[in-house]
Amino acid sequence: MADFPSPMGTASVTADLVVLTVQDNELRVLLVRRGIEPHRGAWALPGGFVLADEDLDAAAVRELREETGLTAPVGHLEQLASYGAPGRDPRGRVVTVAYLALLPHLPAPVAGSDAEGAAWVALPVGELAFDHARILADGVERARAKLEYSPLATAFCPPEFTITELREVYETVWDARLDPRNFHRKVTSTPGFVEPVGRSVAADRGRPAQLFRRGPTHLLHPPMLRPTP
Amino acid sequence: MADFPSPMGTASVTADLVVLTVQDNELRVLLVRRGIEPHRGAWALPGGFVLADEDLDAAAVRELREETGLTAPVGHLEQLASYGAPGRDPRGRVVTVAYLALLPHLPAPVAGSDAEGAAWVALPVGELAFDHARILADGVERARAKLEYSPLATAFCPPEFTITELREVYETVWDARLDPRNFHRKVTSTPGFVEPVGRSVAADRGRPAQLFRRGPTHLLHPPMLRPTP
DNA sequence: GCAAAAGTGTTCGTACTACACCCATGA
DNA sequence: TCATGGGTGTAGTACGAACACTTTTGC
Repeated sequence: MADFPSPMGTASVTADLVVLTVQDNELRVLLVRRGIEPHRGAWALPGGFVLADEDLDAAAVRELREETGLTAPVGHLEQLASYGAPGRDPRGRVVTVAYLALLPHLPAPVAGSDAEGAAWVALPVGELAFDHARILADGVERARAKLEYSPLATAFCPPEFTITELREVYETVWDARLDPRNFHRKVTSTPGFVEPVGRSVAADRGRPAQLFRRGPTHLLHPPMLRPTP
Repeated sequence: MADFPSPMGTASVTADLVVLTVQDNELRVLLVRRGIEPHRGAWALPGGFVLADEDLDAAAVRELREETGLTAPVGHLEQLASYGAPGRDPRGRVVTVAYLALLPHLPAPVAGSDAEGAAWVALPVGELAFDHARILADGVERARAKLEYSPLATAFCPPEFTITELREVYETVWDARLDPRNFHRKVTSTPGFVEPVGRSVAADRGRPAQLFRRGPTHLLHPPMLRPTP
C-alpha cells in the first residue's frame, strides 16, 4: 500500500462482475448468495478484492474464472465503471471497479469461497446487496447499447451459431422483435460481422440453417438499429 | 478506511481529469506541471486524492473547480475509466478514477497547490507523467465517439452559439471537413439538438448568423456521421 | 403434398451527398 | 456592386422497413 500521506487515507479496492448470458430467450445474470456479513444471505454480484500486485483487469479475469470455471478465452470482458460512494459498504471505504462480461450459456456455475451458492438469475432480479442493483442496471444498459455498433452479440453465442440464434440474442437483450428476413440479410452483408462455416445444422422442422462464426470486425458499419417503440 | 482484512491491503484512490476544450480550431487539454515528486517538472493531468467522506463524482467536480475556477455548471463531466496497474505510481498502490470533462474555452487556468502551473496544451501533447498519456488517449477517443450520437459538441460551445461554431467543434475534434450546408440542415432538423435563440450575431463579413442554444435531447436521432476517409 | 423454418427479391420511404443557388450584410 | 459567409432546393444514391415469394428439409 501507499507509504505516503493522503487526505483520503486509503480504501479497499474490489473488482465486481456483471456476467450476462442468454438462456431460454431470457437475459440472465450470474449472482452469488453471500455467505458472510454484511448482507449475509442476500444476492450479490460476484467479485472480490484486487490483490496487492494485481492489475484491475487481471483481478476481473481471475474472479470470472473462479466463479464460472472458465478457462478458454470465450465471450467478452470489459471495464464498466467504478463506484465509490462513502457509505456503500458498511465495513469501511470500498471502491469497486465493475466489469461487464458477456458469455454463451455455460453449465451450472460454481460457488466461491465466501458465497453459499451461485445461480443464473433472469432479469429483472429482486433486491441486491450494496449498490449492486445500480451496477447491474448500468451493465445491462451498456450491453444493450453495444449490440448496436459492435459485434458483441456473438459473445453470447457458442463458437458456431446460426443467424436465427444470433437474432434471438438481439431480441432477448433488446426485448424487441426483429424481422428474420431483414435481419438475415443485414447480418450477412455487414462486412466482418459473421463468416460462413460452410456446414449446416439440422433442425427438427424446416430447412437446415447455415452455421457461422464471428468475423474479424470490432465495429459494425452500418450499425444494427434498435426498433423505435 | 476499511477496518477489516483484505488480500490487497489498501490503496490510495485519486480522481484525475481529462479536461478538453476547443480553441483556435485546436483540441486542447488542460495539463499541470508537477511541482512535487515523482515526475517533478513533467506535464500531467490535473487531479488529486479522493477525500475520506467524498464520492468519486464529487471529487472530480471539486478538482475541476479547483483547477479551472469554474463555478457555474457549464460543459459536461462524466466518468471515463479506472486505472490501477501495480507499478503505475512509484509511491505505492494508487488506483485512479479518470473523468472526462468537455468545456467551452475559458480564461487562463489557475495552478493548484501541488502544481507549478497549468496550461491548455494542443494535441498531440508530448510525454506525460505516470500513465496519463494512455488516459488522455482514452478520453480523446471517448469524446470523438460521443460527438456522433450525443449532443455533447455543444459542451464545447458557449451558452449561445452559431451553427458554424458548432461545425468547427466537430471539424476540430474529428479532424475532418464537413459540408457547411448539409451540416446546417442536419443539425437544425435533428429534434432537440439545438434551439433557435431568435437573435443574430453580426460578422465581420457576410450574412449574420442565427444564434442557437443546446436543446433538451441527450441522444441524437439520427446520429451525426464521421466522414469515412 | 404439407408444414415449417431458411433465405431471396422487390417496393417504398427516409436520410445522406453533392452541389447549384439564393439571402443578408460590410465595404 | 462586389465579396463573403449564412442558409435553402434539389437530384442522385444508399439503406432500412415491410412483405411477397422461393428453397429445403421432416413427416
